[in-house]
Amino acid sequence: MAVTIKDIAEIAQVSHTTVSRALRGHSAISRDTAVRIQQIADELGYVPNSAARGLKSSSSRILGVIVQRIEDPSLGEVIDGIEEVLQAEEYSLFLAASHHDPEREKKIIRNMCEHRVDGVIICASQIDLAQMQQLQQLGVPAVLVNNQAKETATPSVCHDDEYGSYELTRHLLASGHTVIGYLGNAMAGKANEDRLGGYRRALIEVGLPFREELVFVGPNGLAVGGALAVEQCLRLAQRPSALVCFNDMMAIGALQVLQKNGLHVPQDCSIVGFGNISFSAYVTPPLTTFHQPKREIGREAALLALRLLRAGANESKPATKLLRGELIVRASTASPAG
Amino acid sequence: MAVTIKDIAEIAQVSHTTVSRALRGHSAISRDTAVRIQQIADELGYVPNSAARGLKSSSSRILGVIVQRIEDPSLGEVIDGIEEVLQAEEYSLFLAASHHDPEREKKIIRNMCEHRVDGVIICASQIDLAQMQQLQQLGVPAVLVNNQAKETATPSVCHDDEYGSYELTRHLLASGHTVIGYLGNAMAGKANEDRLGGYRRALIEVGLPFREELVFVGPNGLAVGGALAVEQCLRLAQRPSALVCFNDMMAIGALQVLQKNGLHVPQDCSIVGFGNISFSAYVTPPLTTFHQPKREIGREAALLALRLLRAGANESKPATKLLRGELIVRASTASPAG
DNA sequence: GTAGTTGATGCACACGTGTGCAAATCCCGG
DNA sequence: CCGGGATTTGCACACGTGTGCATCAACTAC
Repeated sequence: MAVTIKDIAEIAQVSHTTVSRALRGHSAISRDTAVRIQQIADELGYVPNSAARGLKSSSSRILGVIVQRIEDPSLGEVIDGIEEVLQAEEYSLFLAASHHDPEREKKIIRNMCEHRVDGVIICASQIDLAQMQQLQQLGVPAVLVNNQAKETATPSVCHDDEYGSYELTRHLLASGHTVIGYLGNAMAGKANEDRLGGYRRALIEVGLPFREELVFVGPNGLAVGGALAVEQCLRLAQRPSALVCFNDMMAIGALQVLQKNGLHVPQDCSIVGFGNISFSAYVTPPLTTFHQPKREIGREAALLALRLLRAGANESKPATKLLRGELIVRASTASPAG
Repeated sequence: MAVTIKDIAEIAQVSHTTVSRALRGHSAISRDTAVRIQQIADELGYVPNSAARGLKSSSSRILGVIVQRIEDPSLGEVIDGIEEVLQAEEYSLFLAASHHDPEREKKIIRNMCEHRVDGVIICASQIDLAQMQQLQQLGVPAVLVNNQAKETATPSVCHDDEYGSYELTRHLLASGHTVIGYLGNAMAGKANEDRLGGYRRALIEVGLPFREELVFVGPNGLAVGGALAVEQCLRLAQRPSALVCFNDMMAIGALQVLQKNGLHVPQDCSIVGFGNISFSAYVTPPLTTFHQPKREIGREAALLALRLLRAGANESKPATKLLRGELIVRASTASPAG
């Protein structure tokens, strides 16, 4: 059994109340007793029980984080950013993965409610307004990160994917490309739409047509998804001279297939990714991509969540926070050969 | 305020005791009342408070996981494996990153003790026997994963790095290489020694000398570490025809430097990594490496931790569990040119 | 000396849930 | 009608911590 304040009280010949106050630095305790009690606590190796404390204060100092896959290369840094803020603020982090299973997600949320987390951060899920209201009804402040539902539920932290994709496409256009394809991700929701939208806007802005037949959709956002999508593209008679990919992993998969088919990147086909995951710099050729400030997104989400739970329900809830990254030009893009 | 069993009791016109028993499926409660109470609980949206429950049962159903960096590409899968087991067993996961800071690690452990985690899994840290005893004194069952201290503290789950490195080196020897270098990681402890040891054993086994001047040490296990280590190697008059790298990231960094210097891999220099992180298959050329069963390591660690905390202190504690991966031959290795 | 003030401490209860034991109710056989 | 067992329920306390209020001693001012 662990040491409790009662054990300390008995040794110090005071009531457990005095011990509680002494250890929490209550002003009404004399300096002498406070020091004496602290000393005894240290000697016994006293560790306060947050379960009991949380029971009284009805605050657990725990934040829940829900992701789809923990090993997602674009998520590690986000979680790290969250964790950084929480550790500084003496909060703890509950982590769970839903693996794209809504049933599992419900179980996770339920479990987090049982542990009375003070707030929840949900990453890259498809939370709609109804679910958000449900969460608020449970009394759990929730922050969405890069939420994938069509309607933007708040509060949330998002990366401006539309702008990023627009910039990437403009970069290709500036290099002289006129036939540019898009490799989409069927599993993503809003992110895919936004990135497709930015691509489209850039095209139309310079007077080029948006052609449906140049949009290829992969089954997921992994390398294999990019490979499958680019294979459709290769069957085309008139191939695009550049490809905008949903993310870096798809770009890497596409890159591999292109090279297997004897095409040179960027000479025969330029290619851009999205996200600037650490590996995008290490493929051959290194990938031109759009840097998503992942750690900062995590930090912002954590700060927003903390602000939210501290404000309670009185303050006006902040809306969506939109962060912008920047274009990273590497060697996977060049002017078209012709 | 959340719904409690007392609220339910009032509505159902019974004592809170009956509600508690009914919801937990106690046999002494009549089927009628049980159903009725369950119904009321559902209607009110009752969610049990695990803090209160844990206070009585003195078990939190939480496991703590401590890592160095969350975004470590070789760690994501391990954590995923842990989380998979915990979710199935209805346990929750506390995650914290120590960032190679012993002070921070202590704070984390302290925090986890405050939350009365039922056990701790510590990944890739340098926990020695003394620290392990300290943990046991705190009453927290701890499992070490790929622990980096010289003395192997138990219980732990480890990958057989010595064997892996031995196999990789044998693969190079079998291809005809006779001058093979090793790129080490100064930040790693036991892992670096084991991998160096396996490399050395393979050399000596076939009668080749172990030459200190062919061991190059990078400052960390990242791509930049591999780059810096291989630069030392390039200054050599007689360069090795193959390189065994501490891990995949270092191999990728080394690969890049070699190619920048006009050397072709594998024609001019074969290179092998370690770990089989997902990206090792996507660099050019794809990396020959040793597959570490990361998800399984995570699962084993979680299962071991659960077994441990269920056994209490009565059962004999299991010792180190050693897992072996397998050699993955890709295109970064070939016979030497000469 | 007395009333008022300040400082230090303890009592009793609260948080939400679980449990040993007693009590109440019911059923059944004699 | 009574006794005894089985079934169902409630009382009271426990877990470890925090807090309003009362208590008590010491000190100050008149």
